[in-house]
Amino acid sequence: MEAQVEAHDAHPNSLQNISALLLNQHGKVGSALASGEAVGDADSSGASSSKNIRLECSQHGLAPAGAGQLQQQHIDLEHPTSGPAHCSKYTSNSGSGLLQYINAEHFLENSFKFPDYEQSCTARKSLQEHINSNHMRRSEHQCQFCLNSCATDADLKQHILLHHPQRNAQKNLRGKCVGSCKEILHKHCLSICSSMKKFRCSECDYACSRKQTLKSHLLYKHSTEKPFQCTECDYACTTKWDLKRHLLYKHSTQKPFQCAECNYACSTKGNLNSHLLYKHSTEKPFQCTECNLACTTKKGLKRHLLYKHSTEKPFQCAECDFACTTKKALKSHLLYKHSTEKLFQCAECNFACTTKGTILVNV
DNA sequence: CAGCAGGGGGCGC
DNA sequence: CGCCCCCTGCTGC
Repeated sequence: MEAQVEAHDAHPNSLQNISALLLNQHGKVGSALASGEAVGDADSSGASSSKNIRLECSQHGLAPAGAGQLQQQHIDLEHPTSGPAHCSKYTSNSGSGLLQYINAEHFLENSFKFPDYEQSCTARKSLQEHINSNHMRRSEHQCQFCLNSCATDADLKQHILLHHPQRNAQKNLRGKCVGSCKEILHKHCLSICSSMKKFRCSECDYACSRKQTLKSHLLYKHSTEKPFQCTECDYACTTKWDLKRHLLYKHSTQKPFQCAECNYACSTKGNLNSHLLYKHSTEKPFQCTECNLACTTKKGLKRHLLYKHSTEKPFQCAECDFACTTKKALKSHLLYKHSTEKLFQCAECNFACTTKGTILVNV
């Protein structure tokens, strides 16, 4: 695997680098690849193809150095009784005829093998396809389902929509359709799930399989009514359950959900699950494609991408030229640079400042 | 009712 | 900026 990484880093889209490795590790086949020669290509034909082919004499191994092929001269010198172009089982009047015969009958199966990988191929074209799909760093707009590469993200989406309409969407554990592209997901749901979703919303294109779910959707999305009012605060919501949960979060002192690994306790199972994920999960399935960072949650990865790898700065300060990637950063900037309110007063003296941190530093 | 997704904030480095 | 937690909207069952 180390060899693969080296090749990627050197030149991600270059067969030459991979070939150079093959040269070192796989002898004759690799040398042919490294020199750009076509070794046993199925489409090799005629004198020109014969010239580019490196063949091996059944009795003397590789053809003489410099020739790169089983040359007529070698046959004439070493195997004078064999005829102009000879195989132990076949004699041809032309080099190309012999070549075609050897390609068809004797070329070693699976001669093209990628290092450290079980798959081997019978032709260089197949090996190249294998390398493209499995070992090359994918181009930014390369289709994940075939070898096609697109010029833009829009083209890639269009390609997937046209050629792989069902590939980029699937159901998660809760039966919900998920996919990285909303457009593709929508098409997937229209084509695959529409038959299951009998209840359609009259206000939007939402559809579901249960009447009760549609009722919930109408309440949440198309109603302004919030009949469930909290008696302790201003919170109001659309469902009884949400009010119950609110009371648990906001107004309950009971913490029946105790973490088995530490002292953490909380009022809801959801929070406990979240805690377990952040604090006690060792698995980090969400790997950043730009750096080595791996996250425990999809959310964590999303935030990391925003902080570290996003070049867009949609949050522009209205007071100065400052722009940033997150709303949080802008808020922090406004507080430090443009706020005149000094909410934090030192208990020991008259010093006042905009942030709690400043107080602590000065103390 | 459970769970997912996501916004927001505190805290420490 | 990463980690962690709180909280809520919304969906599926």
